[in-house]
Amino acid sequence: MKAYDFKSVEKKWQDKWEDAGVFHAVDFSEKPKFYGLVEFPYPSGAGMHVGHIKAYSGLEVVSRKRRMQGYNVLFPIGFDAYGLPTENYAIKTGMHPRQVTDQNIAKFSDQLKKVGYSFDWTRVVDTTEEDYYKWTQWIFLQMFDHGLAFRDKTLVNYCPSCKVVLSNEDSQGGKCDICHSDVVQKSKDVWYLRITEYADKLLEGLDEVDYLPNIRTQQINWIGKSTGAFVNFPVKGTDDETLRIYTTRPDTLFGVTFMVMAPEHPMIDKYADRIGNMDAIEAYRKECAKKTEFERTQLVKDKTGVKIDGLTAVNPVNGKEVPIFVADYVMMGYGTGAIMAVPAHDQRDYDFAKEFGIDIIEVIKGGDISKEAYTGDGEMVNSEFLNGLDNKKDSIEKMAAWLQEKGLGEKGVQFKMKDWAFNRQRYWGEPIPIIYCDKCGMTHVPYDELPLKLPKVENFEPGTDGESPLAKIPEFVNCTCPKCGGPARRETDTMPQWAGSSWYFLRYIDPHNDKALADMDKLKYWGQVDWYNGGMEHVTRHMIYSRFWHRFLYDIGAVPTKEPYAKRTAQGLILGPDGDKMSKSKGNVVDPNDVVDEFGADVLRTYVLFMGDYEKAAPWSEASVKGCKRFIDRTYGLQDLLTDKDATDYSAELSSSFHKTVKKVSEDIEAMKFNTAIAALMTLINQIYDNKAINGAELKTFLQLLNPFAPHVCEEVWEAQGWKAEAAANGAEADGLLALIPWPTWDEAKCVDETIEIAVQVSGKIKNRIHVPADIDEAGALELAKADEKVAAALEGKTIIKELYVKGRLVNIVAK
RNA sequence: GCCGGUGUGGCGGAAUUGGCAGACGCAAGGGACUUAAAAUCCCUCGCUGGAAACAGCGUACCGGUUCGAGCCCGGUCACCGGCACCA
Repeated sequence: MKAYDFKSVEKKWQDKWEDAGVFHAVDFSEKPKFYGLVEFPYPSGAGMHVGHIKAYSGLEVVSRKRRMQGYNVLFPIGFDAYGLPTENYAIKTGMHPRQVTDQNIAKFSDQLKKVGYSFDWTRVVDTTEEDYYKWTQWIFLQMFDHGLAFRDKTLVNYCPSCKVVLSNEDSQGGKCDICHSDVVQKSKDVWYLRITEYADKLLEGLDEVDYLPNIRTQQINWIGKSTGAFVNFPVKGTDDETLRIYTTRPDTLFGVTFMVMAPEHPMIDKYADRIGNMDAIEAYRKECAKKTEFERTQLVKDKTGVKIDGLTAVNPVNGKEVPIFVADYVMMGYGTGAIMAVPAHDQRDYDFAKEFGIDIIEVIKGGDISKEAYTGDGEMVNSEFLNGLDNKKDSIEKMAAWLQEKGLGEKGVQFKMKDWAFNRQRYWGEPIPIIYCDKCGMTHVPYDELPLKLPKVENFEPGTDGESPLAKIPEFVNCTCPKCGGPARRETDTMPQWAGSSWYFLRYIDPHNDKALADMDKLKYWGQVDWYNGGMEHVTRHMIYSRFWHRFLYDIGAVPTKEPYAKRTAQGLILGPDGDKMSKSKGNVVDPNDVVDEFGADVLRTYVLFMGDYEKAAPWSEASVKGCKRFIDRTYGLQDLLTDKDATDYSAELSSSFHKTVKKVSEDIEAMKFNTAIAALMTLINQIYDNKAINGAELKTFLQLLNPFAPHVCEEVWEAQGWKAEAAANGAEADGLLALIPWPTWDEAKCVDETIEIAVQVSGKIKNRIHVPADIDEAGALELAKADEKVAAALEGKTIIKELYVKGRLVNIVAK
């Protein structure tokens, strides 16, 4: 047999699959459906990364297996092409982002096809195409019309000299990265999507989907729901003002010894003229505004703040007057921006109280508050009507009820998740189709005029004034108001990178529809994504965003299911050969193209799945790639061992091995244990080579099992043996291509050997291994075990206390 | 600090979830073929002692439960990921 020439063979089969259209999903097919989804790539200039290969190869194997099992499979691909890297590359090279994107998509498509993935290339989506982003804009406007998209002022890092908004990274040490002048916190108008309104729905939805536990936990933590109470503290020195706070610990209300407001709290400005030390407070606020998030978290231990002169709070439960402080350990963005401080039972309040010499009153027994705050549970003390109660069991409820009854507060819920800041001052994104009219106010582009096209211009560099590049294009900015027909201006910011990817899985179902984002009957046919695989880095971004959009679309009747993804898994990273994360700067990046050129697509696909546990990170090893290369070559070489080509059943020598391997590979693929599935096939091929013969029935099964992993070599051998023609003659689909030949089945009864080897222990220590009939019973096994020489020697002179037989595994004789 | 995860040969990793630790692959060493190299094939390969049969030890560390623990329980250490003054 000639050596296996993967180069010509792989290309040949990729062309044949495409010509036969074997991977095209069929709408409304009678077969059961399977929708497998992988995260579509951002088509960067660097081309594909081996990480993409690992991410895609997992569901590729599942999808190929499903087709062989008779499913109508939708396994699509597309491109998430809006984004900053493309725009920056375009600015650097003088090319247009459109041109860069088209080039990169062509490159990615070519690379993906060379790996032989069974994507349905007739359903490709590109988020930057007009007939795609038309619907991204449509969804945004639906949210706008339902009050979920809104503008609000918020605090951002701002350089007054450069007139730009800066990220935290660009304003370290409170200095502008560009001009080194002091950065201030400034409130600025920003577009938000009201994702917080969906926080509970996103949380509840997790109960009806099958996500890996760590994915589920991360989402729950990200949403960060807490239950507690809002309490209103009357403020002395004001006109009937109350300071509203949120607490998860209403049980500790009797322990309040001071209050804290965030530096940005509005009450400070409202009563500025009654505050005796406003200068000191202003100075403190300025200090805080200069601090970056980074500095704030670095200084966790050192509590700072200023006491407000002239305002005090009254604890509503006991009428006690307590001081109010301004301190930056309280954030404006969570709860009400003010807290009640209970130093005895909160470490942060404790640190602050120690710093400022404030009283610490214990209300829960169990700790030593002279040393640190006690955050555990216990019996209530110093708490009047709560005394003697268990804080957790009774007093939280009792206090909440009491507050409610007296009208001093009420139960409440808070989330860590914030609303989604949705606009970017950049060119390469979906234009936000909002119009500002002096007469009519804020309105939007009519639905039937979508898409609002991104103007094709030469100059798309961002301005120095923090304005979007689109603001510099009068033909874009100036428009007529759709309501009154008068002159109006367009919103010039664009949507963030995460917009287009929040609904792309719906577009695959009906990619060319110009009446709706997708046809409802097709949406109902395909239903949820059955299995979605991607990276952990998207669990708290893309996964949250897209679940939010999908749930909104469900609520307005645009999609038939609440949750988009029935099942979500994640692959582990591929590290560089040095064990570090792959990065250009470290020079440890492996290019999948090089691997395809040198070893072939089958080897690449097999290796990324064989290299380790699919869900864990593993370093790349060139040497190990060669091991997979040998395996593929040996598969091709099986033809030399073919003896009884027309055999219809497995040979006696290999029968149980084949049944066992069919079972193992079938089950392991479902459990994403690709590494052990491949190992089982390697074990089997070693056994075949030892046996020096394989019959036709066995070779067929071997090729079927390996096909999802290494489809090119399998199709090639299948065809070379003439089974393609044979299958076609028997009416098999798509001209007898292995890709659609039915998946093999196994017979549980034939998975067992006639004799098995079991271990014999004496008092838990292995003494020998004996061969026994597979169907032996306990008495028989014990008898044979005791008859063994070594075992008998070990038992010599001892009394047997206990005898155990674990079926098919071992015998343990406990003796003294 | 909080949440989640991991720790097994020289390396990547297996181990039917309490039942023969180290499957499979790599690397290494020895041999065959070859003028030679590559490729291929055969043998060895957890550690210690021994020529060998064999014996002892061994799944991060300490302890426990059990006839039996990589797996379960209690404690400790290390590393990775996420969140982080969230009241």
